[in-house]
Order: sequence, then structure tokens, then C-alpha cells
Amino acid sequence: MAKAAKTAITPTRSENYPEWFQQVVRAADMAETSPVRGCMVIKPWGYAIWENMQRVLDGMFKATGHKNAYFPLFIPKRFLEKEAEHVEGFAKECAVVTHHRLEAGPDGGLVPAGELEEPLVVRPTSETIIGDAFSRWVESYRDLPLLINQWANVVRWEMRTRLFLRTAEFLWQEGHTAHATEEEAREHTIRMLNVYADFARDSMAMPVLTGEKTAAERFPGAVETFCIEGMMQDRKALQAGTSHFLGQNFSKAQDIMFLGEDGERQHAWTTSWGVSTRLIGGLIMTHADDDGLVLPPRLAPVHVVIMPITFKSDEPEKIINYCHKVADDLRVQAFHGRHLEVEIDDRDMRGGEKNWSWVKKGVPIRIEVGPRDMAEDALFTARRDRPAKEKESIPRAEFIANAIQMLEDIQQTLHDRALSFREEHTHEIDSESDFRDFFAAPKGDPTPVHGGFALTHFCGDRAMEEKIKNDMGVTVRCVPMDEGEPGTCPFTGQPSAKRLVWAKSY
RNA sequence: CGGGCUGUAGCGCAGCUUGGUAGCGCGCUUGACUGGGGGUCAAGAGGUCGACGGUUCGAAUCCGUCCAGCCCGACCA
Repeated sequence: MAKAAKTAITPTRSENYPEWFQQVVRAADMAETSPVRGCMVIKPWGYAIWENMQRVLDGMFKATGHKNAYFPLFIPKRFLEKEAEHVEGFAKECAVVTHHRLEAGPDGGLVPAGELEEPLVVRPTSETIIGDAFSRWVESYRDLPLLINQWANVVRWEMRTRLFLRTAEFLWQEGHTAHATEEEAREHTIRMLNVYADFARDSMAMPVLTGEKTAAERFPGAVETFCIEGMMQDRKALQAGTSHFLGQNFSKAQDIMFLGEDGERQHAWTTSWGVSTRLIGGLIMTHADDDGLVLPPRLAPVHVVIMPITFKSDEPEKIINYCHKVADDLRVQAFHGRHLEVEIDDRDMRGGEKNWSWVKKGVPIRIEVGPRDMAEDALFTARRDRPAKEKESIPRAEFIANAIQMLEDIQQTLHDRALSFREEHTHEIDSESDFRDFFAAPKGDPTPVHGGFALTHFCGDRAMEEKIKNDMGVTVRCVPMDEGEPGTCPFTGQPSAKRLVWAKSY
């Protein structure tokens, strides 16, 4: 960094996308790897983004009738064994606690002692332990629907991990509901899917497709799995949230039964749905550029950073006071359920370095105030959705009156930009050779960014789906919710009900 | 769990082939000069060279065992 680099982040997205991603996380000081393999330390800037996501989502869950609760981290092994497909899906990635005590070992270290009678599994998801509680809580149709959400950490022992996108431990929310009828449970599954899609679009400025997973991609134990899928800037798909209709699979396995209005004892219908800290990975890969993170204002921990330029002034206190006054006038303004977050950065460091540090953190609006600006009663302003060096002097009163509008404008710009990017790289593809060409990596490029979403008919043959996955690394991301038009499957020549969304994915 | 690679200062690395008491860049500390841009100069702090054992007068360097991490595969929010 001694020599002036062209971009704040090296390598750039086009040079090496995965490495660019890691560098953005590091430059914005969001998270770091930890001594524990596969686990991350989420640093204050990253965690603040998560807290904002939590606040908005939690409000949406409450608004749709859910209550928060908390269930144990440890799940008795026999609970997991109750639902056959569920066990099979998660068994390979479970962390298991087998002892409850440490004792001094022969060579000075500590060795586990006190073996547990029954091993405890660290939750990879909580359907089983929550189902156990539901079986006791639900007695009558009057107890339904039961709408519960939990904010928690879960552990899935992944082989290969990446900050925010796939870590062995991650933070998430998992909603679990029980209903009296199949129809109501199905409706609820879709309702929560739409909550996720709304959140992604409105708060994250991340357009997503909604659809159903094929059997191959379905949640273990679910009857149907629905998802939101976003397109990242390397044109790969990111599954950003899932909503499952569990039918009576779990209620039968765990005896969640109620006495109906008609006096009949019957099994409840359940759903579950979740989003995780992976959303932060999606946020980065949707908006960040070669100068670092770009935050949609609605989720930004800081909306406006004010940097006093005092070195030229005989009276630096005057400038600082002026900045505080601007900050006060901004902080009283409401922006989507909170007040504007304004930070005055008067750290004693060189201007360039300070300015770039906020560029890399993705703060929506940066303001510099020096003696000249103060004399003119104006603010030297930069927006993160525009090039770092594009700055504009705006009269103070005008800026204060329009700050909210400017943030809304940035939010909208980010969304529209992401939407046109996705549309630009989404194509209807009708022959197998075009399909292969679309997803084939250009020759001689070690870190190719290519492909996108292919809208292609498919007959639904599971073996063919598997073959395409093995050959090209391309999977069905979702079966779109809309009606669609019938056509012909280019892989088998069989009839197809509608086009599916195909892509490489995270 | 298979294949490849790497462990030396907070981070990134050189030194190892041809053993001789540890070096560079960034970062950090202090001071000066700077100042609407990711500085300049000077002076400093910081390492039992992944662990254990062997060979040797002497091991970061040679040998052995172990441990950890990274990359590529199979699996995944």
C-alpha cells in the first residue's frame, strides 16, 4: 500500500473474485478467521450489520405473529434419530459431545473424562428439540397455530469454509410453526418465504428469485423446500434463505398431536424457515466494489461519517463544533425505524488514510468539513454508490434537509444496479450445447467470472439432474413460483412444464 | 476421508541445497517535517525459527515422528 494503488482492494473482482471477497471482509474489518478451524470471529463492524438485519427481521416476524423463544444448544442423539431423512441429511456434519469433565492427563494436559450415557449433538438445526417441546405444548386446536422463532448459533462441521458464506458455526434465526391444517401450514411457508424476499429487496437492496427446490436440493425431512436466490457479482447463485413445508413428517416422528374441533386426535402440520449470517456474505457480493464494502443505507451501522479537516485552521475547535452541530441536526431525523447514525471521525491521522478507511467500510455518505467549507456554510460530500473521488460541495441547510432523500436514493440505486446486473446475466437457453457453452469457463482464465442464470426447460429426471451437476457443477437453483409455459427438455427431449433456474452456486 | 503444499516478529515472506549464535517488507511505538488525500525522515520495541526426539563441538538449516494450517476433490445455509 506504499504506492498509490488504483483500487482500495487488491485483487479486483475480475482478477480474482474469491480473494477479492476475503480482502473486502478484511479491509472493512468485519470478521477474521479464528484459532478454531472453520469458525470466524465477527468483529464490531460485521456484527453491527448483523444486529441491523436482526432488528428488521425480528420486527417482521413479530408483525406476522411470532414469539421468540430459546431452546438448548445440545440435542440428545436419539432425537435426531427419530426422523429418518433428517438424520441422513445431517449426520455427516454433526459435532458430538461425549464427555462432561476434564481431568489432568499423564503428560500434564487435560483429558476428557466422565463419558456421557447418551451423546449430545450440537444443534445443526433445531426441528427435533423444538418438536419435542411442541409435542408437550400442543394439546388442542386452540393451541394452534403455534408460531415460534429462535435466534441462535448452530454448528455444521463443514469440510471447506469461507467467512460468512460457509462457517462451521454460524448465527441464524430459525422459525418453527405448527398448524391445524395442511393448507394453513403451506400458506405460512410461503408467507415467510415472502418475508425473506421482501427483506432482501427492501433492506438489503438485493433482488432475489423465489422458488421451490427440487427433490435433490430439499431440506432433509421436508416435504417441500422453498428458497430465495440472489445473483452475486461473479454470477453465481447464493441461496440466501429457505422456508420448509414439513408436512406431518416431524409431527409424526415426535408425536405433535392435537384434539380437533371435531373431537378427533390428529397430527399437526409444521413448517420451519431460516436465514443466517450468510446474508452478510450475500450483501458483500451483491454490492461491494473494487474499493471495498458498499452498504445499503437501511442496514449500515453508520449512515454519515463527518471528517473535520482541522490542520489548516487556527481554530480547530470551531470546526469540530460546527461538525457536532451538523451531526445533531442529522441525528434527530428518523430513517426506517431508527435515527440517523452519524459518526464524527476526529482521529489524528492523515486525511487520505482516514477517508479511505470509511470507503472500505462502505459508509453511505462521507462528509469533509474544513475551514473553507465552514466559511461557505457548506459540506463537502461523497456518496458510496459513486466513485470515491467524486465529491460535491452542498450548502449545509440543503444537505440536512435532503439527507434522508439521499440515503433513499443510494438504497434505490444499489437495488436497481443489482437488478439490472441479474437481468443482464439471465438468459433463456433452449439447447444442451448452448447450455454447456454458457457455463463453460473461458480458456486460459484461472479465475473466470462467467455464466449466470439459465432459464431452461427440464423434464425433472433426477439422474439427468445429477449428471449435469457432476459434469458442469450446475444445479437447479429453483423452480420459479409462477405458472410458466410448457416446453421441451433440451437434455432428454421429454416434455417440461416450465423453465427452471439453473446456475453455479455457493 | 483421498491428492498436493506450507509452518521463521502482529501480518506477509527470505534464509535451509553447501550446519557456525536470525533478516526483509508492512504494521506498531516515539519525535520532527508535512497536510483536502491512502505521507517523508529519523530513532525504537518485538522471534526459545510448529512440537518432540536424533546426528553433530555446534541445527531455523540434515534425519525421524507427531501436530497444525492452506489449496484441490466428495458434502453443504
